[in-house]
Amino acid sequence: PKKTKTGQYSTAEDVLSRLSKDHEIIRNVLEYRGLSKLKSTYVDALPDQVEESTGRVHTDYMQTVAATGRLSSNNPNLQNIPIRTERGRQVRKAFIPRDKDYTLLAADYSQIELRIIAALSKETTMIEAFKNGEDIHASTASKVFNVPLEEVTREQRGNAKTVNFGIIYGVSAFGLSNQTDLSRTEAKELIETYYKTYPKLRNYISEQIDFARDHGYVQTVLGRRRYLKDINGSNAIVRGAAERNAVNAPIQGSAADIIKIAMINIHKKLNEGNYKTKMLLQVHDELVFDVYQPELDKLKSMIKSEMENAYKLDVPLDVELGIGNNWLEAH
DNA sequence: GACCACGGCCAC
DNA sequence: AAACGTGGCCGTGGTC
Repeated sequence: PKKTKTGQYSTAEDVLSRLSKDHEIIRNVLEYRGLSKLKSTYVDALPDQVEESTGRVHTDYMQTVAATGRLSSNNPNLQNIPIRTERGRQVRKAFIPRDKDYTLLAADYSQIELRIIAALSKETTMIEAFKNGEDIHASTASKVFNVPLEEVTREQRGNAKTVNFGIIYGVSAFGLSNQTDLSRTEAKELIETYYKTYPKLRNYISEQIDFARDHGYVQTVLGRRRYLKDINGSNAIVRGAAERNAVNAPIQGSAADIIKIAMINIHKKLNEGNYKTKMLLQVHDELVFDVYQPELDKLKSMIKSEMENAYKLDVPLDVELGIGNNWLEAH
């Protein structure tokens, strides 16, 4: 059985999930874990952190913690509010506008990291898919599984999605097979086919690693550096991790650069226009606003435009807007 | 009571 | 042999 780094038997979710079909108690344990996570981290903790003077929770954003240039959020962390499970979504519903004259607006970059890797690698097949407004995961599935777009199955799209994300993180055949229903061999073949579909992606990844070996760092579109002291190390495991950092950091960090530019420009416009609307939250590829209703129409287009045009790439950036009486509805 | 390591798990 | 990036918070078990 799988062990943790200290030699204990792992009871991590992915391990227990594989056992859950055999034993009812495993399902019960997972159910209990899910509920107690939500209760302890959110339902019990957040009300305790409401600021007396404002009646709201106020996070602190840290600018110099994440190695890639992302913000981080603490006390409380408002960048990890649940959304994936139905019960988790009930927590997100608790985030509401200031009063009835206001509404929440959530503005999300669509697939920003994949767009960045497409642009930086100059992978024309992927760039074209984005230019044509295609569903990138379905489009990828159609190409790697060699079927017409309209015949892509759910499973094929899901596997293509996993690879698209995995590429950004430096996934291996082992990791991909663990995360999908694919065997090791199938996973290896899928990754090979993926790189045949998007050949310049493989070149780009090699070039990033070579650059890091030569210079000791990699950088984002704005020149933010991440130094990688282990990139030429003798320990293959540590070196492998540094190589994945060399690929991931410019992607994740460039996305952080871009949304920060958008935030600065939007903040400036909200100030100069004397708007009542406030920018509340940043969640890596999303901005959340408490919008004064009479300002909504004007600000929707301003925010979308500022975000989509914050930084020019050879790939269009796309921002999706959502409006609601709570943060869940706004998504 | 403060701090720590660990295992686990929430988000993007 | 290891095996997918970036964070923060929780409870447990432990030390000081």
